[in-house]
Amino acid sequence: MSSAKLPGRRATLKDVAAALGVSPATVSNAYNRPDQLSPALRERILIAARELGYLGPDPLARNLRRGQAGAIGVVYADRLSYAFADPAAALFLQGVASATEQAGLSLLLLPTPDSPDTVTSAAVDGFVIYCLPEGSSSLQAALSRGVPCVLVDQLVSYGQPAVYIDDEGGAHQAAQHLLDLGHRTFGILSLELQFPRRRGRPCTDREAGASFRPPLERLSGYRRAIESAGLRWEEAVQVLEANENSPEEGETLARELLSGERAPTALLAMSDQLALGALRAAANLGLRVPEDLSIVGYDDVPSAGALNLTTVHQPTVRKGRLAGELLLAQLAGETPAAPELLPTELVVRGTTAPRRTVPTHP
Amino acid sequence: MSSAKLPGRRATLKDVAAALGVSPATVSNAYNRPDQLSPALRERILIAARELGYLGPDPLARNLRRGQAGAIGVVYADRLSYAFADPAAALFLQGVASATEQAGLSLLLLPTPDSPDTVTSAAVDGFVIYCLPEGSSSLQAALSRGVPCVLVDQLVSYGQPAVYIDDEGGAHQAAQHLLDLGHRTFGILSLELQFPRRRGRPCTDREAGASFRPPLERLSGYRRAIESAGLRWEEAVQVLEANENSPEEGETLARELLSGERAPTALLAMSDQLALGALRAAANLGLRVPEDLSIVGYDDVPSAGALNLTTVHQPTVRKGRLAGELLLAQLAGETPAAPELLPTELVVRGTTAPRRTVPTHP
DNA sequence: CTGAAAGCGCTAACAA
DNA sequence: TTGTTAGCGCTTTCAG
Repeated sequence: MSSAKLPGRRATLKDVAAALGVSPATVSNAYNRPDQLSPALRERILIAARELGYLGPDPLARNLRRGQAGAIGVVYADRLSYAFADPAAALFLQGVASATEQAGLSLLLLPTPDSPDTVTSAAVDGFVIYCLPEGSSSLQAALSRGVPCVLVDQLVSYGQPAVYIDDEGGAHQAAQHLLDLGHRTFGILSLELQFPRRRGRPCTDREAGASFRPPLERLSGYRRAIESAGLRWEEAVQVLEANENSPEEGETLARELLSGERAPTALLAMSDQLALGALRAAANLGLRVPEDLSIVGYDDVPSAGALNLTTVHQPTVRKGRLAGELLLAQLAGETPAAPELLPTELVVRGTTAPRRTVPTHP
Repeated sequence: MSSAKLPGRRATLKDVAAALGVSPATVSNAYNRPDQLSPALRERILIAARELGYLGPDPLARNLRRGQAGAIGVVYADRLSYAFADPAAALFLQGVASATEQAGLSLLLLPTPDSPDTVTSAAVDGFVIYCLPEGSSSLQAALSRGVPCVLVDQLVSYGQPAVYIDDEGGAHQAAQHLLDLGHRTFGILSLELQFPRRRGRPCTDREAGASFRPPLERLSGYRRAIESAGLRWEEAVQVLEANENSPEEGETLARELLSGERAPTALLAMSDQLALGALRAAANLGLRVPEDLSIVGYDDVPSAGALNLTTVHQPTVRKGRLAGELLLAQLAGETPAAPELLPTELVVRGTTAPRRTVPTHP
């Protein structure tokens, strides 16, 4: 009747065994392999356990013994709380989760990208590495762990399985669309190219020393389209680099571009979040979209549809699922296939229109 | 020079110690407490480790030894991949993450609510339990783990710290708003009341045996407002229960309500996701919102603003953060305060308007 | 069907 | 500054 929790420490499997005069192995079996012992004995064991306050096998000890953690780690370029605020990151995680949950694995989301220690000591069977700054210590730490890794949207693959998006192609489509509509001056709202972050006009070396693949590829897609149209990049384009992927930041940057002397007639944003901010900036400046200003986003997150934003679709959920599947394949001992390049596609909605011909003289 | 990875098994700390003729503790210190040994020796150890292919202390063994996992677990009412698709869940997780990341803890997201085994063997120092069906085995498993738990939006608190939302009050405000606008017939798009799920009109016993707190509270808030206005619930209201919280489901249910004989003039949706579907159904049926039909959502997720949806705001991020903080407090040995009830507030936007007076005879 | 033995790899007292 | 000791709590052959 009385739960005999004699000592201060918590009861262990051994205590239960001792109390019943059976071996620890038998108690273990009662929990892990019910078929390995008689129902009667099992019942007795479970009852004794309850009375002793034994709560079942300790997961930490079990993990050590079994040599596996039952979880896969996800390392992301930003603070974890930010990952949930970024719709594109949420879609990606949704994809990863859809793969891992089928295998019964949990997802261990690491709190921040700038604590290699957390990476070093995370109890995981593998890592999905998403957009880490090239050369960062967390990236290094994950790769050195000796567990399978999958790299997503990274510049370098370090011989690991990797998933890529055709960002260059998507950006090219976006810029080409605007060129086809007659636009000749562009503002680019760029995601952070380099780590550590800095807001402002990126100088050339900042591009050369870029830490992130997506903005680099997108920039070069934009450039290819614009230069192929016979325009000179420096004259036709103004680039501003965000120090955060948020609507607020997009609004700030767009306002700066749009209220300057050489205000562009079209904006290329490297994310829908930035584009959303640009939309607000335009509204605040009294510019009508798309009549006065065309805007193209990137990612095609769910709210882009609601906002009727012309944008570049990337298969973000699929990207995540693929990453998860590649990791599972490695865990299963399969040799993974070559890196995958997923397609992008321009989705024309309501924020782009032909450039209005402005009378040169009033 | 040659990396001497002699045996098949991976090198351990002990191997490094043996190779150098030092004690395991010293090697351990080289990694965990650099100040406890001379830089020179530490350097030698690190070099030897590299040569032996030793990758640093095994997290699993370290966890066991230290008796802590460095992660907090989150159990959610649905498949994990769904949590990322539900904007409200993402906001909640954002809040939890913002609390735990400051403590340097990772978030272990469990793959599905219907696998108590995963809960039982998750390597975590505590659980945030979010909207689990009352009486579910996962809930039971988490509470039996003997680690701190925080319950969020649960019917029963089991003596644990808990966080609640004033759902009854929020729902009351929503219904009152519609009543004030002259509406007298209502359709309610309900979240699942009971587990297992079932779509359709909930009978009374389904409400009595409800597994989830939010829909129950919201229903009773709606009811209080409507009956206080002197209307008879059964006559004024049609309730349809969703079997999933998605726009698609909302669209299906709304269509059913709106194309029936006694089509209501106003819809109360228990989530913005369902309301979004209702908006689509209205559009498909040629109903103008808000002229022909008023719609109120619930949650106030980011896209509600973009869609100009009248809805009930709940402080979802704060709810998550609070849950995280309560868990951290327990982990720190503090005795947590009484359960918290967070406020809700109606946000009137563009999807509600006075009931149009319809000519009774043509 | 049950038990004995042998660690999994590490860390934290404490001792030297 | 470094080493010794003693497990953390469990699982898994393998014998009986």
